[in-house]
Amino acid sequence: MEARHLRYALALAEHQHFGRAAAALGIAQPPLSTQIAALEKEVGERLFERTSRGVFPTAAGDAFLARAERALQEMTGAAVDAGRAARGETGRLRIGFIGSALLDPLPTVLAPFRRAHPEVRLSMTEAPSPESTSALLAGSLDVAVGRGAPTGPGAETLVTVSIKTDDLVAVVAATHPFAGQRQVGIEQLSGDRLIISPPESEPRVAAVLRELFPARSLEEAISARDVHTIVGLAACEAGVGLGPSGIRRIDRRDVRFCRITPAVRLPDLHLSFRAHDPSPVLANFLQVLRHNCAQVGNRLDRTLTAMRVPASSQVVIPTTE
Amino acid sequence: MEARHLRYALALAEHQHFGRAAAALGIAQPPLSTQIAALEKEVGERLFERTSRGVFPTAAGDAFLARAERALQEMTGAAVDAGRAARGETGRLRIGFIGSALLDPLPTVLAPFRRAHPEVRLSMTEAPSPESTSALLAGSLDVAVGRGAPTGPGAETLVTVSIKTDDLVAVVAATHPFAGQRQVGIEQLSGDRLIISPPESEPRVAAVLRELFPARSLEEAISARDVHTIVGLAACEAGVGLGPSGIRRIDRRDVRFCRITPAVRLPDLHLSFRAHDPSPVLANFLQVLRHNCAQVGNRLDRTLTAMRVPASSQVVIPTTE
DNA sequence: GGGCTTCCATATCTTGAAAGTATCAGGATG
DNA sequence: CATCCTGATACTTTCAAGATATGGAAGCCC
Repeated sequence: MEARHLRYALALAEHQHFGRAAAALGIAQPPLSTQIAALEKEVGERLFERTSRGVFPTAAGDAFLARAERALQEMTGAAVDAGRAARGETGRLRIGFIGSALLDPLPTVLAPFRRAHPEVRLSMTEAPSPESTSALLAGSLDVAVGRGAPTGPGAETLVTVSIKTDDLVAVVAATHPFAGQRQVGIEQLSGDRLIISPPESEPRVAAVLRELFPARSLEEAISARDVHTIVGLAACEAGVGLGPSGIRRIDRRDVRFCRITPAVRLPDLHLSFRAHDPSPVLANFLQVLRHNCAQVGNRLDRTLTAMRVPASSQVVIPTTE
Repeated sequence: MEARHLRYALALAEHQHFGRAAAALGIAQPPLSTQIAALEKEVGERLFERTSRGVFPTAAGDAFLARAERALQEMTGAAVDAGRAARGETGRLRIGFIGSALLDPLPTVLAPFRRAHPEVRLSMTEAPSPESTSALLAGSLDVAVGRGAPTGPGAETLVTVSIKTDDLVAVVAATHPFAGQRQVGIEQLSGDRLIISPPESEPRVAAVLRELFPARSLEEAISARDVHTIVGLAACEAGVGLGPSGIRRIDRRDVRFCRITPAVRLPDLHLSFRAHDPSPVLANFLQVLRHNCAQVGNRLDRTLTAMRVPASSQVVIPTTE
C-alpha cells in the first residue's frame, strides 16, 4: 500500500464520483478505477459502493478513510517537523551548570533563548564543573558551564569560551564584625571559620584557596556545594563564606559582602560544547549568546576560527524581536 | 512523498547502513541511496549523516522518523480497521424503540449482542412507534422496534418481523377493588378512569382501544407515554392502567396486574430495518437475533426470502461463546 | 420502449520511475 | 601505500502507473 492509494481514496470519497475525483487528482478516470480496485484487493474489503447516484464509502471504507487521513497528515507533519528540527525550532538542549552560574551569566542568555525558541525543551542540570565536563564528553549534555576551562582527555574536542570573570568575595552575617567594612584583608579571614565549596567538587577553586589559606583553615572549613547554602551558613554566623563575586546577587538582609584585598581572581566561568556537535538547537543557542553578549560572542567566534570548526551548523535564527 | 520513502528511511535508521538496510528491504543498495536522496530533497533537509562509522539520523531525521513511524502505523491500522468494520466488529447501531419493548424482548437480544460485539457503539432512542419508523426511513436509525408493523409510504422498503405478541392487561393499585382478582371483565374497566398511552403517539394501540371502550372513557382517560408512568399512576390510585402484557415485568409491590376477559390481542411488537441496508453491524445484530430467538429468526428468514433480499450482507459472526 | 446519456470497468499501449548492474570516489585501516 | 569498505553515480532494465479507446450496465427522456 502506498500513500497514493490513500490520496486517491480520499479524493474519491470527497467527490463521490470517479471521473471528477480523477480530474481533481490530475489523472484520467481508468487509472483511478484500477488503483481503487487494487487498494480494495489489498485491504480485502470493498471500500466503496458504486451506485447510480454516486460513489459512497461502505462501513469498511468509512473506517479506512478516517485513519487514512490521519496517516497522510502524519506524513506531511513528518516533513514539517523535520524542517522545524533542522532550524532548531524544536528539540532539546541539555545544559549542565555550576550553581553560581545561575546567578549571573546564565539568565542573560536563557531568557532571550526561551523567548526566541519557546518550543525547545530545556533540561537544566546543576552539577560540579568536572561532572558537567564528563557528561558533555559522554554526550549526555549539550552545554556545560563550569568554573575553569575543562582539562584532561577529550577537552580538545570541546569548544570552550570564557563567559564571566569573578573575584573571590567574602560573605558574613550582618552581625559580624566585618559587616560594616566594604573590604577585608585576606589575612583577617583565616582567623574565622571558612565556609567554602567542597574541594573535590570544585578542584579549580580549591587550588586557588590552597594558595591563600593555611592548610589548617581549609581542613577545618565548612564545605557546601550550593552558593545559597554558603550564604545561608554565613547568615547564621557559622563563619565567613567565600565565593565568586556573582554571589552578591543573592539579596538577603541578614548578610553583607566584602571585597577581599588584595583582590583574588578566580578561574573564569567557561561555557563548553562539543566542537562538532551538529545540533541546530545548540547553533541557535550560540547565536543567542552572540546577540546578547557581544564580548563572549567575539571570543567564541575567534575560538571557532582558531579551531577551524566549520560554521556549517551556525543557523540564522528567526528571532521574534 | 510515498509510503516507500518512509519505510526506507526507517529501515536505514534501524540498520545504520545503506547496504544492510537495502538487503533487509529486499532491494539493492543504489536504489536505496537514490530514494533517500530524493526524500531528503523533497523534505528539504538532510535527514541522515553519513559517517565512516555508520549512517545516523540528524536532528531533522529524528523528528521525521518519529512521525514517519506513526504514519505507517496509521496506514496498516486503516486496513485493519476496514476489516473490522466490514466484519461488523466496530461501528454503530442506532436502535429506536417503544419503551415497553425494553421490558421484554429487547434484553434477550441486546445482552448477547453486547457480549459478541463489545466494540460496537449502541445508540438507543426511546420513541413512539411512528417516530421510529420515520427515523428509520430517513436513515437516522438502523433498527426500529414498535407496536404494529410500519405502514405508509416507504414501508415496503423495510423488512419487518414480529418479535412479540401481547394481550392487553390492566394494572391497578394494590388497594384497588380489582387487586385481588386474577382477571377482570372488559365491561368493568370503563367504570373507572383509564390510564392509557397517548392516542397520537401510539395510533395502533389507540385503534384497538376505540373498539373496546366508549369514546367518553377514552376522552377522559389519563395518557402517559412511558409504561412506567402508566404503572406509577395506577399505583397512586389515579385509575386503571392499560398496557401490553409485557408490563407485568415491572415488579412493584404497590400494583397488581389483571388479565382482561375476553382477552384483547394488541398489535404485535415488530422489529424493522431497511431491506437494503448494507451495514455489517446490522447483519451481525440479525445474526444474534437468529441465534437467540429461533422463532423470530425463522420468520425473519422467510420474510427476507419472500422479499428477495440478497443474503450478501448476512455475515457469519465470530461469536465468543 | 427505444434511443440516449452517464458512469464505471476492462483492454491495450505508453511512459516514467524504481530497481538492477557496473563502476567510481573517498575515507579508514593494516 | 595498497586494500577494503561504503555510499554515490551512470546507465540499463523492468514493471507498474497512467493514457487512450472501448465496452457494458443503469438511468433518463422523448
